[in-house]
Amino acid sequence: MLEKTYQPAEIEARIHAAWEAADAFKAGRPERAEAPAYCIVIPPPNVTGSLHMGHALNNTLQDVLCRFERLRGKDVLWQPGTDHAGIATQLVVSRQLEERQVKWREDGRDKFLDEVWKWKAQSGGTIQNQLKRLGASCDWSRERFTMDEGLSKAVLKVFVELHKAGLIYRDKRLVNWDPEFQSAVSDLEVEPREHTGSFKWFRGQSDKDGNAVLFNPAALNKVLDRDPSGHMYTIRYPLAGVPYNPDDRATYLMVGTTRPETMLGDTGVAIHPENARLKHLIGKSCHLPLTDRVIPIVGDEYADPEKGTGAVKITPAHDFNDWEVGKRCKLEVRNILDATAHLNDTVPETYRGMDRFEARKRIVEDLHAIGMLEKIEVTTHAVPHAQRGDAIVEPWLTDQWYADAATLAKPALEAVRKGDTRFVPEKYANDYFRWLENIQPWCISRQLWWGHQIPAWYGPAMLPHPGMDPAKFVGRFLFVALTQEDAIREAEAAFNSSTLGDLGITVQVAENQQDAEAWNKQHMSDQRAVLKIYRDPDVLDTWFSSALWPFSTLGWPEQTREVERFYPTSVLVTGFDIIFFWVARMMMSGLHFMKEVPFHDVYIHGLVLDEKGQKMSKTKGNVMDPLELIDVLGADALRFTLTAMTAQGRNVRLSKQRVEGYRNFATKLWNAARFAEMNECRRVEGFDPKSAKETVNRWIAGETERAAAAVTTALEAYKFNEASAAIYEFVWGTVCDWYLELTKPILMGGDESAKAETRAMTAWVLDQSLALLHPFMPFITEELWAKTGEQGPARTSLLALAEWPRLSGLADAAADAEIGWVIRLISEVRSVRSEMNVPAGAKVPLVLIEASDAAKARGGRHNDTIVRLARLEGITFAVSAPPGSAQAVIGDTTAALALAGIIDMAAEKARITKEIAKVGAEINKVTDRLGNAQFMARAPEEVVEELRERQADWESKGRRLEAALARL
RNA sequence: GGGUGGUUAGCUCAGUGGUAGAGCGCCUCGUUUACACCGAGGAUGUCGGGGGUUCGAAACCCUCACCGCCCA
Repeated sequence: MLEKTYQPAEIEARIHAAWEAADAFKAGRPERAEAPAYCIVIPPPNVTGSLHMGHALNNTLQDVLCRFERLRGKDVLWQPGTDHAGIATQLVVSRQLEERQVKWREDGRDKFLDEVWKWKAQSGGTIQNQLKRLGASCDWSRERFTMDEGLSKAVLKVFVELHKAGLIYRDKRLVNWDPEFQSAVSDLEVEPREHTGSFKWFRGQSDKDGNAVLFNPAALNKVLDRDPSGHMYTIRYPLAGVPYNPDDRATYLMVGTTRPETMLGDTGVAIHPENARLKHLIGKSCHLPLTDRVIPIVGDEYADPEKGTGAVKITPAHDFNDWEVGKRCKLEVRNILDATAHLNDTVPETYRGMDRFEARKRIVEDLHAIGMLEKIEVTTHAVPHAQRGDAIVEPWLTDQWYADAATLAKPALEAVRKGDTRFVPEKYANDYFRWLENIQPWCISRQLWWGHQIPAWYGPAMLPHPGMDPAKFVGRFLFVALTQEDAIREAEAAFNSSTLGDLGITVQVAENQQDAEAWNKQHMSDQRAVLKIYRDPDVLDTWFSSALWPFSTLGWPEQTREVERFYPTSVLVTGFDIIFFWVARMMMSGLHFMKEVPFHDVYIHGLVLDEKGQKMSKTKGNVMDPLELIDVLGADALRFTLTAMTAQGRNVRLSKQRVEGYRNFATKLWNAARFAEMNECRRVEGFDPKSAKETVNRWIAGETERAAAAVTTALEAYKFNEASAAIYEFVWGTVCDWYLELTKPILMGGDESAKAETRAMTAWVLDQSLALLHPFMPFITEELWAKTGEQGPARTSLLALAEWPRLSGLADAAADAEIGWVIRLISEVRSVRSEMNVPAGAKVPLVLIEASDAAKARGGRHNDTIVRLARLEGITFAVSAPPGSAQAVIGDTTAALALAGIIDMAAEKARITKEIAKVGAEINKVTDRLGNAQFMARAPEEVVEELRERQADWESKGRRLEAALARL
């Protein structure tokens, strides 16, 4: 006997163990060898992460699809795994070490990496277990990690081959530099955030009494200590060759900046060529204050005459726009910062070694001291912050590795244009196009320690390597190879093939650049020299390895059975924030190396927000923990909530109340099964729903077919909300509310064959419901599948591996009409009783007035059911209503509740009058349209026909109501 | 500034040209032999404003307002 309520906590772990024991989620099950393949690769979560609501949504949707397709008989591979998440993981571990006062940078790379692996061993695996609690039906035996040996091999191969093809190269460009990490970060990992300052001052400022307001550097410093950004500083640059006169506007230029310290890297001032006021200065030059430098004034359209002073200081090494201006105007590039954003040796001695924000304060103070500070205004401007770690990012000039994204993007664009890969919802394709069409070279190197180290070795600076583009890399030999041994071989071949003939050079590998250079300097001219090369210390962007995920996890570069069978994958399920980071890059690498798209569909879902529509964040404290909800309400309830709320292109606003509602749904199903159990509704071997004789059974068979079709169609179209609504409405609204109630008289009656048929049908309907609901609520359905399998024919498999309902030919129009009539009759009677305040317990005689033979037959056939559900004393037939009756109209039947003395006749009159008015309004609406010549001429025939039927129905109802009123 | 999504019941949201819907909440009634995590019944809408297309618009077009997101 089932318990009275469903207790998810007691069941979930046991069910999960049963799935694992049966290898239910394993791809390549022998009995499905001939079945079509279906594959999803999981968006790999951070190996040391833990499950948040976004993961819960993302993985629930994937699981719904995988379970659906598994039930449909496909050979499903849901490929799980985790990502090493370079920046995030290194940040966590380095912060842990810093808390313990460990100077990890000094202790060196190997020791640090030991710590990271330790952390991975300790906290890795957490999220996998959490995904299992959610019910994720991944093939856990195939779990992969981006730093696994196999996946690392794939990364190296891809790097070496792309380099060989000229699609990876080294270049010197501006990057977003995180001075805390001391690494380049991607544009996509930079978050512009608005800052607004609070300090104001201008030259010649006076207070309300007319006294001069002195510039107060201490006050400014205090403001800047809180936030170094948020001010616009206007600075005077005196013109060269003209004696500076502070009172003569013609002897200096004014420029504005929010980062005054960058002036030390200025190499020009730009003015718009059509700036009437200032264009005469183009070609002249000016003094750069605080330095002894004179910098040119150039003409460039970047300087908007309408904005600020019309003149713009240009710092090519520290601003992306200025970099472009510098290139156009051939300005010098002066890098003034070191890797930690301290000023370097290119600046005047006073400022050397100063932190950028200290320098900002000092420079403002010094500019004021020499009379070159014009004003300080409060402004709001976007400051680039690192998404991970929050440091303010600096545009910085460095040598990095780049992938030629523009070239790789071409096939990726074409594939989506052709429809080889399809975005769902389609609108996301536009974002994809826009981004790929304007794509910049992809900076793939990171100055981190945790990640795939770049397989490039540098030799001494001697001769340019043949075949190497000198513009791309000057000064050192470069060897890109799969292994160190290959690199050594290549280096020896290169050194010994110089124009000097075979020099007998032997090559070894040094620990680092310093060692190699020191050694080579000393031994360069040795006879039969031993020279040293060293490996590039940088690692690859994490997304470089993620880009290979759809084939590296399947075993590539080996030509495995899985690559053969499961590539291209069926669908990728992810959030829109990841289209550029990941989807686009998988498309590029997939097409380049596999010559086929990595997936046919890309389903993009929304974010999970809190009930107020706010993003969940730890700082806001509005985070809902999926595991807590699972503990209290069950994984099934959480999953159903997430799918029910996933409408295409919309975010999910999650509230606990909603989850509770679906927990209730689980209990409802549980109790339906309990009811079936109590009534001995056992499954019958070979039961064919088509064979049912009882009208109510023929009706529910048709309803089941409709529900199965609705769920199937919705899931095929990724309409998760529609699919879950269809099964919810079927289980609760159709089966529980009506079918189980309508059949109670049969189950309790004496007609043994009807009883047997109804029992078998109930068990069958329940079985179909379990299968249809399984993708959404795997635990409770699997549990009930087992419980209901204890009797009747033995189950041949777990529900997870059972068959999806494929129903046809079960619809029966006559049964639908008859049961529809019964349901409407019961509903009408209940409604009238309630409105007329008939006591709920009172059994009332029902009289059907002037009933047709068909209605009489129906009333007779379903007498027990109607009596029971409408709480009647009995059903009789008459030509006219007994006096003092309340009446209702159901189609062509008028039902009278003979309640003389119980009901208030005035109230009944009022009720029917109101009803007549309502019907009258409907009749008018329909009649007006039918009377409209334009409508009649132009509307399609079926619409007109339908309207005519509606008109007839309403008119008939109106006449019956009028008659009922007349009888009162 | 450019792009893009939204505005429908008290709340959260479905609804792609033909009778305005769901869940929750609310009100009334009810422990009738699965379920009070329940059952029965009920109330609630100028579908953001304006204009247009159409026989017909919540839906299509234009425009305005407000809110959100992405990009610069």
